Amino acid sequence: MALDHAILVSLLEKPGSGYELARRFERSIGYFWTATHQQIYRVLKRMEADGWVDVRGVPQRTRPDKKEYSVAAAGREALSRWLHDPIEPESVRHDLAVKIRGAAFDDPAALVREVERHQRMHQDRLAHYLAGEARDFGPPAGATGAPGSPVPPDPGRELQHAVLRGGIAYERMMIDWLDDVLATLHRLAPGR
Amino acid sequence: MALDHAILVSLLEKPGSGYELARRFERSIGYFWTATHQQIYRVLKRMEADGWVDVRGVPQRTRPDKKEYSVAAAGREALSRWLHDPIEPESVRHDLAVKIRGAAFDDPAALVREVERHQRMHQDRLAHYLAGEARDFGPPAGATGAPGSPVPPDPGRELQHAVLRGGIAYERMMIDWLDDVLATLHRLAPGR
DNA sequence: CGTGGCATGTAAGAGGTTACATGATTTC
DNA sequence: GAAATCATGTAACCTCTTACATGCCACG
Repeated sequence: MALDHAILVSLLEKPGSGYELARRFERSIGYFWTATHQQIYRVLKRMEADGWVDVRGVPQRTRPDKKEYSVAAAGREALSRWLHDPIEPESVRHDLAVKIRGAAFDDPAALVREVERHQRMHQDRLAHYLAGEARDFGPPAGATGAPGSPVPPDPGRELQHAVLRGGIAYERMMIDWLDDVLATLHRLAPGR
Repeated sequence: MALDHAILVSLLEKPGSGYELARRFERSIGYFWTATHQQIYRVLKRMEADGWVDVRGVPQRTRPDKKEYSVAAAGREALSRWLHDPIEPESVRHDLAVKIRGAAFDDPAALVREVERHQRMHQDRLAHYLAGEARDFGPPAGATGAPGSPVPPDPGRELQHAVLRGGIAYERMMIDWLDDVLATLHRLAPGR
């Protein structure tokens, strides 16, 4: 149900077309929410009908025309209401954990490859996040900036960084845990 | 799509009724997969029709009769096929992260209470997991067992423990990250 | 002249949530 | 006598995924 609100937040950060939103959901927003373009177009159409977003046709020379969406007053209010509503912590769905428990009834050694594959994907994502952090949130510490010129903090930027740090912490935790799982699997099937 | 397989794994660990499965999904299996009784009954019926599970009516004295499900050969094969199929890492859905980024366009201070509430829920879950670990997987280390009597490792038990350790690592990571988020929010709205 | 990116959609089907429904027994 | 637990289900609705569909432009 929060796809609506995720789109509103993204449009507040920067107005854009359905296509652009879909690309953002593959990147930064995808760290904590996924959506395909089909979902996004459907929700945009509904929110437009409800007056939550405004549309503006943008003709383009070399590329197909697009519709630029921005958040209307009603959308801002809807977002604000949702922000003040308590939400339940999200339900978890870890296919890999099902597989790990299932391995007891199959070949544990065969799972090693799959776990290693997942670990590699998490390592890739971690590298991607860290690169994004370095790019968007500047030099990590002890920077070469002139002392005595503190940059005024931008709340949006700070909060985006905090969310990204969550993604980084998640990937690190997963990599460590999968190390643990691999060690357990090797203990159970030492002949490898 | 993995609900089928999660149910098969659970039934392999121990046969039981739809009601019992629903309770397990509130507890141990719920660490990595959630399902309501409605979903479970629907899937059990379908798997029974497909010959993946066997049913046995169990009359009970003081309580309503129940149907005890167990995994049939075809179900075991289906599970094995799925275990050998590579799967994609699960897509993430973090409502709270949407809220955190949305707070830039609303009152960041108002989010503090919500984040604290979530942190408390994660602390409760962590305590619950740790209690379960102590109960089911024995004394943590340096136990009082007689030396020289190594217990033969039970693969199912070891793998269940590994999955539980993943849940514990996840909750610890979330608690730490929410500390980070709270510090960021306080930095942005110091008048609190 | 084919591949990939930009840009928007429809439709079918699977999966998940919420509400409704029943009925016995045990516990407070 | 009310509430909680055991036990099973139906129905409606919403959401999400997957496949299909179109068309232009840029690049090699």
